Amino acid sequence: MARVPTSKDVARVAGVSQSTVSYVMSGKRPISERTRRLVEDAMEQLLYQPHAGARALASQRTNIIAVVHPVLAGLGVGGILPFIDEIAAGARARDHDVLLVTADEGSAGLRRVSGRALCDAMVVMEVKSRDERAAVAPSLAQPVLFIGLPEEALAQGSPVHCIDFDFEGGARLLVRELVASASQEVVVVGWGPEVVERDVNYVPRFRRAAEAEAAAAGAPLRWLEVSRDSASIRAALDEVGVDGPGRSLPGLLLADNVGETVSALLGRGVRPGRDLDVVALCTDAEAEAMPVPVTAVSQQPRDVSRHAVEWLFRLLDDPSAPGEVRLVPATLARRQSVRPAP
Amino acid sequence: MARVPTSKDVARVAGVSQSTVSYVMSGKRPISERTRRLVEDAMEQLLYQPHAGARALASQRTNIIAVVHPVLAGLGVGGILPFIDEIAAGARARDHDVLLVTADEGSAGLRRVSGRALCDAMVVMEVKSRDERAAVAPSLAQPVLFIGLPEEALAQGSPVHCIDFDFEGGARLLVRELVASASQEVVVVGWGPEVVERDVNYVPRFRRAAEAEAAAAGAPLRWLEVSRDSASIRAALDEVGVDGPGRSLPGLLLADNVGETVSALLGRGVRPGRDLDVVALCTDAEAEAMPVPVTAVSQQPRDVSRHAVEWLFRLLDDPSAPGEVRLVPATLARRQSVRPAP
DNA sequence: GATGTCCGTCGATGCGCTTCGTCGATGCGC
DNA sequence: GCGCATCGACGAAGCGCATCGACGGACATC
Repeated sequence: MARVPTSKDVARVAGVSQSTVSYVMSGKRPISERTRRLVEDAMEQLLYQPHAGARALASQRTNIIAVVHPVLAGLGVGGILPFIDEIAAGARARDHDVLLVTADEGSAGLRRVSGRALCDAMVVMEVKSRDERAAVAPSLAQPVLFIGLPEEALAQGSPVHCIDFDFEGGARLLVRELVASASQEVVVVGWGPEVVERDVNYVPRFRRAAEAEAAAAGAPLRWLEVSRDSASIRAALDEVGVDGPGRSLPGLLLADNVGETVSALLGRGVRPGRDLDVVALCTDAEAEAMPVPVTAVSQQPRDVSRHAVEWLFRLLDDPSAPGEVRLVPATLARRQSVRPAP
Repeated sequence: MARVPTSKDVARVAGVSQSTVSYVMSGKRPISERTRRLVEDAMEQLLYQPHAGARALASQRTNIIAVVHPVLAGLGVGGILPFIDEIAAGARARDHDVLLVTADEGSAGLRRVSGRALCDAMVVMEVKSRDERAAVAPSLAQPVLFIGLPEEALAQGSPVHCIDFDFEGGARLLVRELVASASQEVVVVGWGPEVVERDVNYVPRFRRAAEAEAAAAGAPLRWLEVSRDSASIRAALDEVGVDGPGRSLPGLLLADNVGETVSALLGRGVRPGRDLDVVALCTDAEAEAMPVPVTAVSQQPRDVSRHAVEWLFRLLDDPSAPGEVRLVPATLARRQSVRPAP
């Protein structure tokens, strides 16, 4: 069996020393054009690939980014795949790989991955409001970036780095859109108890902002926790009296179950944009794929991830940067689910 | 700044040699109870964690499983998160971690991850019918397991290891269920062109088996390619004349867009299980969350993944095992979307 | 009490790479 | 023509761990 070639083999074939091979790869010292050519030819000929473990051992750099992802993925907003996908792409573009860590290990997972030197930096997804990991992160040797806002991060001078979509701003935009139309009342079809119980940080953030905005506008707001099955959705619509066109219907803010709820409305003969106003928090693709395209705020997972990766690599260069919270601004895309203002 | 403790530090604190520390961790040589205690106490005191890179270098084992996942995840059946999730869980249960490799690197990605010794084994997801990666896999130093069946795997004596859900069997069960009911004709709401173009291997497998089964039963079968937006779904229903209850309606086999299509049917006043027969390929959770619970075959991503991980670790012990194709059997769960046989 | 066996521990070596100090060769100024 | 700076390449020393051979002591055997 042919041995895997090492940099020593490359050096021998190229007729140079092994350290020269290393400098060709890293570019950390000047190499003459002639030598570089020799070495690169030898690499190609041998199909050389540097050994990641050896490199990590010698250089203290793994070229790996760890991503801590929720276990019961699929609950919550939109799904986490676009996040991961975008992070992976950003990492690869910078010659890094992605290590997936499941969140069920909790803060012990962070300690493990950090202590074993499995990565150079970490991204933690689906942060909880009270998240033990936020307390552990600053003590680790690698920079950690949270997607979401744990309580710890809100204190002045907190060393935690956080980024997230501006759920507060999104909530305000959506409520404002409803009250600006004919809606006298706002009903939020919110996340189900199974999501709320998980203490996902953006649920209360969204809720508080929505309620504050409604209060400021003098519009009553009802918040419903609706699970992901059609029975719950039907029950919710019954509860707020959306059982057919006719009487004055409340404005609906769909924070979750967007597609299902719109279908349920149409099934009752109630048409968004004609019989009532509907706005949603969802991706643009979802909003446009519906029978009635829905006026919506997109939480833009890809934008958040892209920004996150960029920031993370900056933190790698300057690990001592102070804690900071960054929000990706919300924008509203108007479609056909809201009636023109009276 | 406190240095990260090494096994040498542990040895010093415990008053033993460094090799003894190593043997305590690996258990590859007998250690007295007393010494083990000393070493474990020292580890705890120092919060010692072995350096993954160093370990990989010395032992030729990374304790990492690479998962190659599709880029445009979310297309296709059900989503790939349950797969990844389950693989990650299985890997962690065996003290391994998961490295995420995006499929857009193609076979070069396999070569890179293999050659750099970034993992001990690999799982490749969303295999194409003609998949260059199947040809590369056998030449790698690490075992590779495909989830899905590339053409190469079907040849006698192929060295490729494959596992997948039995889409053929599932297709047969679903078609049989429809023809056993009152349905004179079968209409398949299949994957949209954007999925078909990606040459995902299970689409033709499912289709061929469905067509063969229908032919055997003497029932005409129409196959529609339907995209993931409500306009396409409506167009498809129009095309096959499902515009309201009344005349004799075909049996519907929903291979994709299950929820949306059922909603669309109800919106037209057509009720599965009353006005026509509907069966679907989807998860049990989806099938049950619908307004009318749907008789369905679940592709059981978690079963497939669990089996895959188990097999993969067996391959790690015996890398010379011959190529093999394994299918996870399909089962049909009857619900309320099919009328009783006449 | 001498011999043999086995158990538990130690020291040394090497995995493949990065990096630091060094040194020869080359080109320049005077 | 000589000295000096500069560029480019080299050699050696680790990085932290696993592993192999060796070895010392405890115990049993005759």
